[in-house]
Amino acid sequence: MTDASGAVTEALPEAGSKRRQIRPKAERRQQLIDATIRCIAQHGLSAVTMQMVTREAGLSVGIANLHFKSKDNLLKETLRFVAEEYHGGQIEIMEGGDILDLGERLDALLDFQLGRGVTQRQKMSVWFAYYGEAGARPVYQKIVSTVDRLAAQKLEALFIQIIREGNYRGVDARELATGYSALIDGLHLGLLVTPRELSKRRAR
Amino acid sequence: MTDASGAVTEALPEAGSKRRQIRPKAERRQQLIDATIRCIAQHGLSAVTMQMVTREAGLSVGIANLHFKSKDNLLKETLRFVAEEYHGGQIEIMEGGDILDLGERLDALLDFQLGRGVTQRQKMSVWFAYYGEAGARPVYQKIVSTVDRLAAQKLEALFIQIIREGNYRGVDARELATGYSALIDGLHLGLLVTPRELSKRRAR
DNA sequence: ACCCAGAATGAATGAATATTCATTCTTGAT
DNA sequence: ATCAAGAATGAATATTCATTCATTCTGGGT
Repeated sequence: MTDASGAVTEALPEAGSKRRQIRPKAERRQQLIDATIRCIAQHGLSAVTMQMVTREAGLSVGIANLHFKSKDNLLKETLRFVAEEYHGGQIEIMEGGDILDLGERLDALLDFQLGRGVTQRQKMSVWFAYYGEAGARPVYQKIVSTVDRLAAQKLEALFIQIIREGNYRGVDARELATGYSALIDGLHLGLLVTPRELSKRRAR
Repeated sequence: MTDASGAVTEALPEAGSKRRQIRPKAERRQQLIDATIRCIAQHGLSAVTMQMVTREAGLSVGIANLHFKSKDNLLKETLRFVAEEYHGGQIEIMEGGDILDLGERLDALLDFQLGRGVTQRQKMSVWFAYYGEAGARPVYQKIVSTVDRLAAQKLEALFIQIIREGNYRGVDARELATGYSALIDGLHLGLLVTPRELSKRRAR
Protein backbone atom coordinates (compact mmCIF):
# COMPACT_ATOMS: atom_id res chain seq x y z
CA MET A 1 0.00 0.00 0.00
CA THR A 2 1.82 3.09 -1.17
CA ASP A 3 0.80 6.49 -0.19
CA ALA A 4 -1.05 7.89 -3.16
CA SER A 5 -0.71 11.54 -2.35
CA GLY A 6 2.97 11.52 -1.70
CA ALA A 7 2.45 13.86 1.17
CA VAL A 8 3.56 13.00 4.59
CA THR A 9 1.19 10.37 5.87
CA GLU A 10 0.18 11.70 9.15
CA ALA A 11 -0.91 9.45 11.91
CA LEU A 12 -4.63 9.81 12.04
CA PRO A 13 -5.60 12.15 14.81
CA GLU A 14 -7.80 9.70 16.64
CA ALA A 15 -10.52 11.15 18.76
CA GLY A 16 -9.40 9.56 21.98
CA SER A 17 -5.74 9.75 21.13
CA LYS A 18 -3.80 9.83 24.32
CA ARG A 19 -0.93 12.07 24.81
CA ARG A 20 2.13 10.42 26.12
CA GLN A 21 2.58 11.21 29.75
CA ILE A 22 5.63 11.12 31.89
CA ARG A 23 5.01 10.20 35.49
CA PRO A 24 7.20 9.36 38.47
CA LYS A 25 8.47 5.86 38.71
CA ALA A 26 6.55 4.95 41.86
CA GLU A 27 3.26 5.89 40.27
CA ARG A 28 3.88 3.76 37.20
CA ARG A 29 4.87 0.83 39.33
CA GLN A 30 1.65 1.02 41.30
CA GLN A 31 -0.33 1.42 38.11
CA LEU A 32 1.17 -1.75 36.74
CA ILE A 33 0.68 -3.69 39.95
CA ASP A 34 -2.98 -2.69 40.05
CA ALA A 35 -3.42 -3.77 36.45
CA THR A 36 -1.73 -7.07 37.25
CA ILE A 37 -4.13 -7.71 40.11
CA ARG A 38 -7.09 -7.11 37.85
CA CYS A 39 -5.67 -9.36 35.15
CA ILE A 40 -4.95 -12.23 37.52
CA ALA A 41 -8.42 -12.00 39.00
CA GLN A 42 -10.03 -11.99 35.60
CA HIS A 43 -7.90 -14.38 33.59
CA GLY A 44 -6.02 -16.44 36.15
CA LEU A 45 -2.34 -16.33 37.00
CA SER A 46 -1.26 -18.76 34.34
CA ALA A 47 -2.98 -16.84 31.55
CA VAL A 48 -1.55 -13.43 32.38
CA THR A 49 0.71 -11.97 29.70
CA MET A 50 2.70 -8.78 29.63
CA GLN A 51 0.66 -7.47 26.77
CA MET A 52 -2.47 -8.04 28.78
CA VAL A 53 -1.17 -6.22 31.81
CA THR A 54 0.27 -3.23 30.03
CA ARG A 55 -2.82 -2.89 27.90
CA GLU A 56 -4.98 -3.00 31.03
CA ALA A 57 -2.81 -0.27 32.47
CA GLY A 58 -3.15 1.76 29.27
CA LEU A 59 0.58 1.72 28.63
CA SER A 60 2.95 0.24 26.12
CA VAL A 61 4.49 -3.20 26.34
CA GLY A 62 8.02 -2.04 26.93
CA ILE A 63 7.23 -0.16 30.09
CA ALA A 64 6.83 -3.19 32.27
CA ASN A 65 10.39 -4.24 31.67
CA LEU A 66 11.48 -0.68 32.28
CA HIS A 67 10.09 -0.45 35.79
CA PHE A 68 10.22 -4.08 36.76
CA LYS A 69 13.12 -6.03 35.49
CA SER A 70 11.05 -8.91 34.19
CA LYS A 71 7.64 -10.51 34.25
CA ASP A 72 8.69 -12.75 37.08
CA ASN A 73 9.64 -9.73 39.07
CA LEU A 74 6.37 -7.97 38.37
CA LEU A 75 4.45 -10.98 39.61
CA LYS A 76 6.61 -11.23 42.67
CA GLU A 77 6.12 -7.57 43.53
CA THR A 78 2.40 -7.88 42.98
CA LEU A 79 2.21 -10.72 45.46
CA ARG A 80 4.25 -8.74 47.94
CA PHE A 81 1.90 -5.79 47.59
CA VAL A 82 -1.25 -7.82 48.12
CA ALA A 83 0.26 -9.76 51.01
CA GLU A 84 1.46 -6.67 52.79
CA GLU A 85 -1.74 -4.78 52.27
CA TYR A 86 -3.89 -7.60 53.56
CA HIS A 87 -1.81 -8.38 56.59
CA GLY A 88 -1.10 -4.75 57.23
CA GLY A 89 -4.82 -4.13 57.49
CA GLN A 90 -5.24 -6.97 59.93
CA ILE A 91 -2.39 -5.86 62.09
CA GLU A 92 -3.65 -2.30 62.17
CA ILE A 93 -6.97 -3.48 63.51
CA MET A 94 -5.36 -5.74 66.03
CA GLU A 95 -2.96 -3.30 67.55
CA GLY A 96 -4.61 0.01 66.74
CA GLY A 97 -5.50 1.88 69.88
CA ASP A 98 -8.83 3.21 68.71
CA ILE A 99 -10.86 0.15 69.61
CA LEU A 100 -10.64 -0.92 73.19
CA ASP A 101 -13.27 -3.56 73.58
CA LEU A 102 -11.83 -6.90 72.55
CA GLY A 103 -15.08 -8.26 71.20
CA GLU A 104 -15.47 -5.21 69.02
CA ARG A 105 -11.97 -5.62 67.84
CA LEU A 106 -12.64 -9.18 66.78
CA ASP A 107 -15.74 -7.99 64.96
CA ALA A 108 -13.75 -5.36 63.12
CA LEU A 109 -11.27 -8.03 62.12
CA LEU A 110 -14.04 -10.18 60.72
CA ASP A 111 -15.49 -7.24 58.85
CA PHE A 112 -12.17 -6.57 57.29
CA GLN A 113 -11.46 -10.17 56.39
CA LEU A 114 -14.85 -11.04 55.02
CA GLY A 115 -15.70 -7.63 53.66
CA ARG A 116 -17.08 -7.75 50.20
CA GLY A 117 -16.60 -5.53 47.22
CA VAL A 118 -15.02 -6.07 43.88
CA THR A 119 -11.59 -4.98 44.97
CA GLN A 120 -11.51 -7.30 47.94
CA ARG A 121 -12.63 -10.17 45.78
CA GLN A 122 -9.93 -9.43 43.23
CA LYS A 123 -7.29 -9.34 45.89
CA MET A 124 -8.46 -12.69 47.18
CA SER A 125 -8.25 -14.19 43.73
CA VAL A 126 -4.69 -13.04 43.51
CA TRP A 127 -3.94 -14.33 46.97
CA PHE A 128 -5.08 -17.83 46.17
CA ALA A 129 -3.63 -17.88 42.71
CA TYR A 130 -0.26 -17.49 44.34
CA TYR A 131 -1.08 -20.02 47.02
CA GLY A 132 -1.60 -22.50 44.22
CA GLU A 133 1.90 -21.94 42.99
CA ALA A 134 3.50 -21.60 46.39
CA GLY A 135 4.18 -25.31 46.68
CA ALA A 136 6.51 -25.11 43.71
CA ARG A 137 7.95 -21.63 44.14
CA PRO A 138 9.99 -20.95 47.22
CA VAL A 139 10.00 -17.24 46.46
CA TYR A 140 6.26 -16.98 46.87
CA GLN A 141 6.36 -19.21 49.90
CA LYS A 142 8.81 -16.92 51.57
CA ILE A 143 6.88 -13.74 50.93
CA VAL A 144 3.63 -15.21 52.18
CA SER A 145 5.02 -16.97 55.20
CA THR A 146 6.92 -13.91 56.34
CA VAL A 147 3.90 -11.65 56.58
CA ASP A 148 1.76 -14.54 57.72
CA ARG A 149 3.94 -15.23 60.69
CA LEU A 150 3.74 -11.64 61.84
CA ALA A 151 -0.03 -11.54 61.62
CA ALA A 152 -0.27 -14.87 63.39
CA GLN A 153 1.69 -13.51 66.33
CA LYS A 154 -0.57 -10.51 66.69
CA LEU A 155 -3.61 -12.71 66.43
CA GLU A 156 -2.29 -14.99 69.12
CA ALA A 157 -1.69 -12.00 71.36
CA LEU A 158 -5.26 -10.88 70.80
CA PHE A 159 -6.59 -14.29 71.73
CA ILE A 160 -4.43 -14.40 74.84
CA GLN A 161 -6.05 -11.17 75.95
CA ILE A 162 -9.50 -12.47 75.19
CA ILE A 163 -8.89 -15.70 77.03
CA ARG A 164 -7.57 -13.88 80.07
CA GLU A 165 -10.39 -11.36 80.11
CA GLY A 166 -13.08 -13.95 79.67
CA ASN A 167 -11.53 -16.38 82.11
CA TYR A 168 -11.78 -19.17 79.61
CA ARG A 169 -10.23 -22.45 80.60
CA GLY A 170 -8.60 -25.21 78.68
CA VAL A 171 -8.04 -23.15 75.57
CA ASP A 172 -4.68 -22.66 73.99
CA ALA A 173 -4.30 -19.29 72.31
CA ARG A 174 -1.92 -20.52 69.67
CA GLU A 175 -4.15 -23.33 68.63
CA LEU A 176 -7.08 -21.01 68.57
CA ALA A 177 -5.21 -18.54 66.40
CA THR A 178 -4.12 -21.24 63.99
CA GLY A 179 -7.64 -22.57 63.78
CA TYR A 180 -9.10 -19.14 63.28
CA SER A 181 -6.74 -18.32 60.42
CA ALA A 182 -7.40 -21.63 58.78
CA LEU A 183 -11.11 -21.06 59.07
CA ILE A 184 -10.92 -17.65 57.46
CA ASP A 185 -8.75 -18.97 54.65
CA GLY A 186 -11.14 -21.81 54.09
CA LEU A 187 -14.10 -19.49 53.97
CA HIS A 188 -12.34 -17.34 51.41
CA LEU A 189 -11.72 -20.40 49.29
CA GLY A 190 -15.35 -21.29 49.46
CA LEU A 191 -16.29 -17.81 48.38
CA LEU A 192 -14.09 -18.11 45.34
CA VAL A 193 -15.76 -21.24 44.10
CA THR A 194 -19.33 -20.69 45.15
CA PRO A 195 -20.50 -17.13 44.98
CA ARG A 196 -22.87 -17.58 47.86
CA GLU A 197 -22.90 -15.50 50.92
CA LEU A 198 -21.73 -16.70 54.24
CA SER A 199 -22.86 -14.98 57.32
CA LYS A 200 -20.17 -13.59 59.50
CA ARG A 201 -21.84 -15.19 62.44
CA ARG A 202 -20.82 -18.64 61.38
CA ALA A 203 -17.23 -17.84 61.88
CA ARG A 204 -17.76 -17.38 65.57
CA MET B 1 2.37 -56.00 39.79
CA THR B 2 3.91 -59.06 41.36
CA ASP B 3 7.65 -59.07 41.20
CA ALA B 4 7.99 -62.07 43.47
CA SER B 5 6.95 -64.41 40.74
CA GLY B 6 9.98 -63.46 38.74
CA ALA B 7 7.83 -62.86 35.73
CA VAL B 8 8.17 -59.89 33.50
CA THR B 9 8.83 -57.13 35.98
CA GLU B 10 8.22 -53.94 34.19
CA ALA B 11 10.36 -51.34 35.86
CA LEU B 12 8.05 -48.50 36.63
CA PRO B 13 9.72 -45.16 36.09
CA GLU B 14 12.67 -45.47 33.84
CA ALA B 15 14.71 -48.41 32.92
CA GLY B 16 16.88 -47.87 29.93
CA SER B 17 14.29 -49.80 28.05
CA LYS B 18 14.06 -48.49 24.54
CA ARG B 19 11.46 -50.92 23.53
CA ARG B 20 8.16 -49.46 22.55
CA GLN B 21 5.21 -50.89 24.41
CA ILE B 22 1.61 -50.99 23.45
CA ARG B 23 -0.83 -50.76 26.33
CA PRO B 24 -4.57 -50.32 26.66
CA LYS B 25 -5.88 -46.83 26.40
CA ALA B 26 -7.14 -46.63 30.00
CA GLU B 27 -3.74 -47.49 31.36
CA ARG B 28 -1.98 -44.84 29.33
CA ARG B 29 -4.53 -42.26 30.39
CA GLN B 30 -3.93 -43.01 34.04
CA GLN B 31 -0.19 -42.99 33.51
CA LEU B 32 -0.41 -39.53 32.03
CA ILE B 33 -2.71 -38.23 34.74
CA ASP B 34 -0.35 -39.48 37.42
CA ALA B 35 2.56 -37.82 35.71
CA THR B 36 0.59 -34.61 35.46
CA ILE B 37 -0.12 -34.65 39.19
CA ARG B 38 3.56 -35.06 39.95
CA CYS B 39 4.50 -32.27 37.57
CA ILE B 40 1.98 -29.81 38.96
CA ALA B 41 3.10 -30.55 42.51
CA GLN B 42 6.73 -30.09 41.60
CA HIS B 43 6.68 -27.24 39.13
CA GLY B 44 3.34 -25.52 39.60
CA LEU B 45 0.36 -25.52 37.31
CA SER B 46 1.49 -22.57 35.23
CA ALA B 47 4.88 -24.12 34.51
CA VAL B 48 3.63 -27.50 33.37
CA THR B 49 4.37 -28.32 29.74
CA MET B 50 3.43 -31.26 27.62
CA GLN B 51 7.06 -32.19 27.18
CA MET B 52 7.46 -32.22 30.93
CA VAL B 53 4.46 -34.45 31.52
CA THR B 54 5.18 -36.95 28.79
CA ARG B 55 8.80 -37.15 29.80
CA GLU B 56 7.77 -37.75 33.40
CA ALA B 57 5.52 -40.52 32.17
CA GLY B 58 8.35 -41.98 30.12
CA LEU B 59 6.47 -41.56 26.87
CA SER B 60 6.74 -39.51 23.75
CA VAL B 61 5.29 -36.05 23.28
CA GLY B 62 2.69 -37.02 20.77
CA ILE B 63 0.94 -39.49 23.00
CA ALA B 64 -0.73 -36.91 25.19
CA ASN B 65 -2.64 -35.53 22.26
CA LEU B 66 -3.49 -39.05 21.22
CA HIS B 67 -5.25 -40.01 24.42
CA PHE B 68 -6.41 -36.60 25.53
CA LYS B 69 -7.46 -34.27 22.85
CA SER B 70 -5.40 -31.36 24.10
CA LYS B 71 -3.40 -30.03 27.00
CA ASP B 72 -6.43 -28.24 28.32
CA ASN B 73 -8.29 -31.49 28.35
CA LEU B 74 -5.52 -33.34 30.11
CA LEU B 75 -5.50 -30.74 32.84
CA LYS B 76 -9.25 -30.86 33.15
CA GLU B 77 -9.26 -34.65 33.43
CA THR B 78 -6.51 -34.52 35.99
CA LEU B 79 -8.52 -32.17 38.13
CA ARG B 80 -11.56 -34.38 37.79
CA PHE B 81 -9.53 -37.39 38.87
CA VAL B 82 -8.12 -35.71 41.96
CA ALA B 83 -11.45 -34.21 42.91
CA GLU B 84 -13.31 -37.46 42.57
CA GLU B 85 -10.71 -39.45 44.40
CA TYR B 86 -10.59 -37.05 47.30
CA HIS B 87 -14.31 -36.66 47.70
CA GLY B 88 -14.94 -40.28 46.95
CA GLY B 89 -12.72 -41.20 49.88
CA GLN B 90 -14.58 -38.86 52.17
CA ILE B 91 -17.97 -40.11 51.14
CA GLU B 92 -16.93 -43.70 51.54
CA ILE B 93 -15.95 -43.03 55.13
CA MET B 94 -19.10 -41.12 55.83
CA GLU B 95 -21.57 -43.61 54.52
CA GLY B 96 -19.63 -46.82 54.75
CA GLY B 97 -21.32 -49.27 57.04
CA ASP B 98 -18.22 -50.63 58.69
CA ILE B 99 -17.89 -47.91 61.29
CA LEU B 100 -20.86 -47.45 63.49
CA ASP B 101 -19.69 -45.14 66.21
CA LEU B 102 -20.06 -41.56 65.04
CA GLY B 103 -17.07 -40.26 66.92
CA GLU B 104 -14.91 -42.92 65.35
CA ARG B 105 -16.25 -42.03 61.98
CA LEU B 106 -15.30 -38.42 62.46
CA ASP B 107 -11.84 -39.52 63.49
CA ALA B 108 -11.48 -41.64 60.40
CA LEU B 109 -12.50 -38.66 58.31
CA LEU B 110 -9.86 -36.51 59.93
CA ASP B 111 -7.26 -39.19 59.40
CA PHE B 112 -8.11 -39.34 55.76
CA GLN B 113 -8.17 -35.59 55.26
CA LEU B 114 -5.05 -34.77 57.15
CA GLY B 115 -3.18 -37.95 56.41
CA ARG B 116 0.35 -37.34 55.33
CA GLY B 117 2.54 -38.97 52.77
CA VAL B 118 4.06 -37.71 49.59
CA THR B 119 1.15 -38.72 47.46
CA GLN B 120 -1.38 -36.94 49.62
CA ARG B 121 0.74 -33.83 49.60
CA GLN B 122 1.02 -33.93 45.84
CA LYS B 123 -2.69 -34.27 45.45
CA MET B 124 -3.22 -31.29 47.70
CA SER B 125 -0.83 -29.21 45.63
CA VAL B 126 -2.85 -30.04 42.59
CA TRP B 127 -6.08 -29.31 44.37
CA PHE B 128 -5.06 -25.82 45.34
CA ALA B 129 -3.33 -25.06 42.09
CA TYR B 130 -6.70 -25.49 40.46
CA TYR B 131 -8.45 -23.51 43.17
CA GLY B 132 -6.17 -20.65 42.26
CA GLU B 133 -7.40 -20.72 38.71
CA ALA B 134 -11.00 -21.51 39.52
CA GLY B 135 -11.95 -17.87 39.78
CA ALA B 136 -11.12 -17.39 36.13
CA ARG B 137 -12.06 -20.78 34.73
CA PRO B 138 -15.70 -21.80 34.97
CA VAL B 139 -14.81 -25.32 33.88
CA TYR B 140 -12.71 -25.93 36.96
CA GLN B 141 -15.30 -24.26 39.13
CA LYS B 142 -17.94 -26.60 37.89
CA ILE B 143 -15.93 -29.76 38.45
CA VAL B 144 -14.95 -28.78 41.95
CA SER B 145 -18.30 -27.45 43.05
CA THR B 146 -20.12 -30.51 41.79
CA VAL B 147 -18.18 -32.99 43.87
CA ASP B 148 -17.96 -30.50 46.71
CA ARG B 149 -21.68 -30.16 46.98
CA LEU B 150 -22.14 -33.90 47.22
CA ALA B 151 -19.57 -34.26 49.97
CA ALA B 152 -21.06 -31.30 51.82
CA GLN B 153 -24.45 -33.00 51.90
CA LYS B 154 -23.04 -36.17 53.35
CA LEU B 155 -21.09 -34.20 55.89
CA GLU B 156 -24.18 -32.32 56.95
CA ALA B 157 -26.02 -35.58 57.37
CA LEU B 158 -23.23 -36.85 59.57
CA PHE B 159 -23.39 -33.77 61.74
CA ILE B 160 -27.15 -34.02 62.01
CA GLN B 161 -26.69 -37.50 63.41
CA ILE B 162 -24.03 -36.38 65.81
CA ILE B 163 -26.11 -33.48 67.04
CA ARG B 164 -29.11 -35.68 67.59
CA GLU B 165 -27.14 -38.38 69.34
CA GLY B 166 -25.29 -35.97 71.57
CA ASN B 167 -28.35 -33.89 72.31
CA TYR B 168 -26.50 -30.71 71.42
CA ARG B 169 -28.52 -27.53 71.36
CA GLY B 170 -28.33 -24.36 69.38
CA VAL B 171 -26.10 -25.81 66.72
CA ASP B 172 -27.01 -25.78 63.07
CA ALA B 173 -25.69 -28.77 61.19
CA ARG B 174 -25.29 -26.94 57.94
CA GLU B 175 -23.29 -24.15 59.48
CA LEU B 176 -21.18 -26.67 61.29
CA ALA B 177 -20.51 -28.57 58.09
CA THR B 178 -19.57 -25.42 56.22
CA GLY B 179 -17.28 -24.35 58.99
CA TYR B 180 -15.70 -27.74 59.24
CA SER B 181 -14.95 -27.89 55.52
CA ALA B 182 -13.53 -24.41 55.58
CA LEU B 183 -11.35 -25.30 58.52
CA ILE B 184 -9.95 -28.35 56.78
CA ASP B 185 -9.29 -26.41 53.60
CA GLY B 186 -7.57 -23.71 55.58
CA LEU B 187 -5.39 -26.22 57.37
CA HIS B 188 -4.37 -27.74 54.07
CA LEU B 189 -3.40 -24.33 52.81
CA GLY B 190 -1.29 -23.79 55.85
CA LEU B 191 0.44 -27.07 55.28
CA LEU B 192 1.34 -26.06 51.77
CA VAL B 193 3.11 -22.93 52.86
CA THR B 194 4.62 -23.97 56.13
CA PRO B 195 5.81 -27.52 56.30
CA ARG B 196 5.03 -27.74 60.00
CA GLU B 197 2.88 -30.34 61.54
CA LEU B 198 -0.51 -29.63 62.91
CA SER B 199 -1.98 -31.95 65.41
CA LYS B 200 -5.26 -33.45 64.48
CA ARG B 201 -6.55 -32.49 67.85
CA ARG B 202 -6.66 -28.86 66.94
CA ALA B 203 -9.26 -29.47 64.37
CA ARG B 204 -11.71 -30.56 66.99
C1' DA C 1 4.88 -67.31 9.60
C1' DC C 2 2.64 -63.56 8.18
C1' DC C 3 -0.42 -59.53 8.53
C1' DC C 4 -2.23 -55.33 9.65
C1' DA C 5 -5.02 -52.30 12.86
C1' DG C 6 -3.90 -49.07 15.40
C1' DA C 7 -0.63 -47.61 19.26
C1' DA C 8 3.45 -44.92 19.64
C1' DT C 9 6.99 -41.87 18.09
C1' DG C 10 9.34 -37.34 17.49
C1' DA C 11 10.82 -34.00 13.94
C1' DA C 12 8.52 -30.24 11.97
C1' DT C 13 5.25 -26.44 12.20
C1' DG C 14 3.19 -22.43 13.58
C1' DA C 15 1.38 -19.63 17.14
C1' DA C 16 2.12 -17.17 21.35
C1' DT C 17 4.88 -14.39 24.16
C1' DA C 18 8.87 -12.27 26.96
C1' DT C 19 12.36 -9.17 26.14
C1' DT C 20 15.22 -5.80 23.66
C1' DC C 21 16.46 -1.37 21.93
C1' DA C 22 16.55 2.30 18.43
C1' DT C 23 13.67 5.99 18.25
C1' DT C 24 10.27 9.50 19.75
C1' DC C 25 8.46 12.46 22.90
C1' DT C 26 7.90 15.28 27.42
C1' DT C 27 9.33 18.21 30.82
C1' DG C 28 11.94 21.11 33.71
C1' DA C 29 16.05 23.82 33.73
C1' DT C 30 18.64 27.42 31.70
C1' DA D 1 13.37 29.50 22.99
C1' DT D 2 16.48 25.78 23.42
C1' DC D 3 18.31 21.75 25.27
C1' DA D 4 19.33 17.52 27.53
C1' DA D 5 17.84 13.74 30.51
C1' DG D 6 15.48 10.13 30.64
C1' DA D 7 10.52 8.30 30.35
C1' DA D 8 7.78 5.96 27.00
C1' DT D 9 6.94 3.55 22.81
C1' DG D 10 6.26 -0.61 19.85
C1' DA D 11 8.32 -3.09 15.93
C1' DA D 12 11.54 -6.69 15.77
C1' DT D 13 13.76 -10.72 17.79
C1' DA D 14 14.40 -14.96 19.90
C1' DT D 15 12.49 -18.46 22.51
C1' DT D 16 9.31 -21.60 24.20
C1' DC D 17 5.66 -24.66 23.58
C1' DA D 18 1.23 -27.07 21.91
C1' DT D 19 -0.15 -29.58 18.21
C1' DT D 20 0.28 -32.22 13.89
C1' DC D 21 1.18 -36.14 11.11
C1' DA D 22 4.12 -39.11 8.22
C1' DT D 23 6.35 -42.93 9.67
C1' DT D 24 7.68 -46.89 12.60
C1' DC D 25 6.68 -50.51 15.39
C1' DT D 26 3.88 -54.10 18.19
C1' DG D 27 1.18 -57.95 19.19
C1' DG D 28 -2.93 -60.57 18.61
C1' DG D 29 -5.38 -63.01 15.07
C1' DT D 30 -5.20 -66.29 11.31
